[in-house]
Amino acid sequence: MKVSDIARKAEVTGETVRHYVREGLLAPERHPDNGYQLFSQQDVQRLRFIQRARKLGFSVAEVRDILSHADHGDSPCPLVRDLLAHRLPQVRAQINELQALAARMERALESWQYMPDAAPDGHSLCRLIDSFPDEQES
Amino acid sequence: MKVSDIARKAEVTGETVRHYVREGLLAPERHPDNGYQLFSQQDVQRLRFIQRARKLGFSVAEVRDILSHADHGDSPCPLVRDLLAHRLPQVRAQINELQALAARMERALESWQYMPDAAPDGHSLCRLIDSFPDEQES
DNA sequence: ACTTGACCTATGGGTTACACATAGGTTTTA
DNA sequence: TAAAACCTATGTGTAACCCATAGGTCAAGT
Repeated sequence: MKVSDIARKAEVTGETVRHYVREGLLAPERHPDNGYQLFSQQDVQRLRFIQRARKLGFSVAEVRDILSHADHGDSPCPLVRDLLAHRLPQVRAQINELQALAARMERALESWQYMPDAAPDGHSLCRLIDSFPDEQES
Repeated sequence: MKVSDIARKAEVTGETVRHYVREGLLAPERHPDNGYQLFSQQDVQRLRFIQRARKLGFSVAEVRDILSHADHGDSPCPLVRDLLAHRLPQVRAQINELQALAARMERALESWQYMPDAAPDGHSLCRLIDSFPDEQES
């Protein structure tokens, strides 16, 4: 099957398929005559695996490592677990950051309901932002 | 004052300062002899404003637009409010996505405590990931 | 006076995971 | 048989910087 066929089966774009091939996550055969990439049913499974892994937060490079382990007959599971245990706190931290951001945005929108749309006066560009606290850790 | 001076005063890196200059958010004078960038006290205020705006979730391009309005004497406040009101739902959506991701990761780590580190067997690459549901909307 | 270290300049490449545009070859279908 | 639909490889763009390079400048210590 060709690029667009496997793309449809795994519900990704053809560009994504080509990207994974370029990155070495997929290694399709080539049609000897026209150089077209030929994907097997195994490749469909593999591509779906990639998508599931991506949804679990693995980067493309990490998925390549995981697949590489599996291709060598090694169990990638310990690696997978390490990566996941390592990334989970980062995801949690990012959630906290975004929640703090959302809180700042909400606070700003709220407080601005009682503020005028003043033109910049040389001392302040826009009080809406000017009046926001400067120092705060993410 | 020079790049590293203003950088220190606003607690950013020199690279960040140069980046904003390249992007047109800061337009320092130039020392006629050596071409060094010369920043004023106003530029410090401006840079702090930029940082506050960034912390409120505005992109660098958006901040440039805001500053451009202010530089023309127009009140940027309506623009600021629009941008913020527009971005807030996106931030909330991103939080939801990440929370769903964290939940998937937690669920995976949890369920894998009872699963063996099997080597790939041709049918499954890593059950930890293989067994994860395929179809679910973000 | 001179060297050293800290700073400056401009330029270009790297990061992430693709999307998109280009130019041209191939296959399928009407 | 010609057009539509698909393929190829290559290169560029995205966001917001960071880092490396090569070379000029400045302040301070010997």
